[in-house]
Amino acid sequence: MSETIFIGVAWPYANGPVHVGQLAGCYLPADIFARFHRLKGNAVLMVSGSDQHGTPITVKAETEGVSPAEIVARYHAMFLETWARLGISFDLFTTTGTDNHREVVHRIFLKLLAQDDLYLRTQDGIYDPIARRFLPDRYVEGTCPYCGYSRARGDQCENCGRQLEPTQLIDMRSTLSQGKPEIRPTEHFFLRLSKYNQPLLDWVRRQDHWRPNVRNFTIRYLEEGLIDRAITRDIEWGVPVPVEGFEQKRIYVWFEAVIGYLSASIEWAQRQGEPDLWQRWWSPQAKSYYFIGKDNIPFHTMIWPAMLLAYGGLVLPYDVPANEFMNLERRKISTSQNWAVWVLDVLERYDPDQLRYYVAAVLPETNDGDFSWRDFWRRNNDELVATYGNLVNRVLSFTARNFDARVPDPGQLGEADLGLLRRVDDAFAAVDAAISAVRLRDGLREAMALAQETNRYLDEQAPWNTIKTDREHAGRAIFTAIQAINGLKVLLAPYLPFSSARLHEMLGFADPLEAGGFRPGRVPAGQTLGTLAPLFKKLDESIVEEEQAKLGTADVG
RNA sequence: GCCAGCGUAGCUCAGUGGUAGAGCAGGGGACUCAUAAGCCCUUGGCCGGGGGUUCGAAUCCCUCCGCUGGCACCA
Repeated sequence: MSETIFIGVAWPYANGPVHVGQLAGCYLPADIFARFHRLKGNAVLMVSGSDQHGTPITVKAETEGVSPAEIVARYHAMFLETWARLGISFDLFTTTGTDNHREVVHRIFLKLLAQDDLYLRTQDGIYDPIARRFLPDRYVEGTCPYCGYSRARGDQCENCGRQLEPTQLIDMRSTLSQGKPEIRPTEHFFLRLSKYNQPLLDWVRRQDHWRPNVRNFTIRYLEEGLIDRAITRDIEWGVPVPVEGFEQKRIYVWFEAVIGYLSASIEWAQRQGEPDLWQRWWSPQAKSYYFIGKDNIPFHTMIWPAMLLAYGGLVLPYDVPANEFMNLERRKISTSQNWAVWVLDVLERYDPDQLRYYVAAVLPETNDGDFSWRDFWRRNNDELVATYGNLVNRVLSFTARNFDARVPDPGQLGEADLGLLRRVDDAFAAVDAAISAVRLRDGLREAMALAQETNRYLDEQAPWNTIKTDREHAGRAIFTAIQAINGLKVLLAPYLPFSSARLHEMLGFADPLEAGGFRPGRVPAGQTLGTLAPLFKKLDESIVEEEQAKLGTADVG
């Protein structure tokens, strides 16, 4: 039975390149999950895009003295290159700057407004009379009331780290004009989140299959009670408010960006030439998964579901498998200090599957994880190369040398051979169960366990001995090992798509790997192997120190 | 400060009431098809400290210590 799987992936701010923390947080997990379901024959739609609004973008633009649009264009192009080179297989990766997105946001905004889920309220704003505009909190500076630091910002004091309200600052001043801001009333639209508190709570309590931390966090949050939040701002960069008299205001990014999941689906359908096709992934039969980092949980388990409930007719998230954070060499990743590993930079020196393997093996699914170059080097050489790559190499090169590069005829299979083939079937069941439950690290572990099992089988059968005395026995062992390798190719395809495709060719297949589906398959006796080459490169230990030396120094990207 | 989570072998982690586990590292061995890879055996842990519940606790409760995250206009 074919399933309909929607995969939404967190929208990265277009203000910097992608680093391994983001990769581990959502992009790689989403891609593994998408590839798995496509192999199973399920209908997958995976979308995301550049989040081009929000304070980080405008701050970056001001720092560089260019327009926000310029920043966005630069990093959006970089994102697309990253996905292409790493094999992150989005069906569509768009931006929040499209006409389509604005239209979809407006449609939702106006419907919610018409049914009173949005309402107007006047609140105090910080107004700069010289610049003649309202100021976001972080554009206000002053003396911290706690520690006396003279350049504390309106949202936080960088000296003592406290969260602040701008009005708490002593001698408040505008960072734009250095003038003294005044308090002025300003009208904003509020989302009636409080109305959906109880429905959300009832809904979340039923989600037994969610990760405990995601579910517990959400339940606690809801038990405290959601407060209505302003969804517009006195800013210039963002989606306009579709109401007369509000031309100077914009819809705030947290309300608008999550709508991207829907608008991207619609854009994708339009590009397919079937404008209504998106509805299949937003109907009640669809299962929608949102891959995000844990910092994004409230928006995907409460605010977006509240908006969906309010709008009506669209399916709520089936699962939100949020990941924890990934540290780097035991320290928290910090892009401003360049304590980060940039994906495009890594791909200059390593194959995409080497990076994909390592990151998949240490995904922070249950706890914060750690990316370390020594561990990268170690796992690449000891696990990827030695256990899997070497298995493929020893079997296929043996076949080339002793069986004229043709898959030998096995004759009658014995108990040991059948045992290994059963083990392949078991591995498919285990990996299927793991990935289906979004336990991707476990899935990889299960697949690698089959590679170990096959190495063990080979040692027991020792075809390099029996080839001298019992050619048929050696052929049977090689045939069986090739079948196991063929299974590994499929099991690992979601994780290591590039090397699985190469292995597929080496095994002598001409059709695409995807055509075979997520099942063991068979390499027929007599099939001629393709051109053989090692699947993975072994790395010299010197890369550990070389890579570590780059951290915290030169600015990349 | 408040709330939550975590603290298990040298390292990375799994294990949520019933005789402590995996991978790697360390030690030993047999083999040689293979990217000196693979395979077998093995050393190693008062499961953060203390207290409690229980016939029985890494697992439940309390407390202390340490680390991490959230505390709303930062997504």
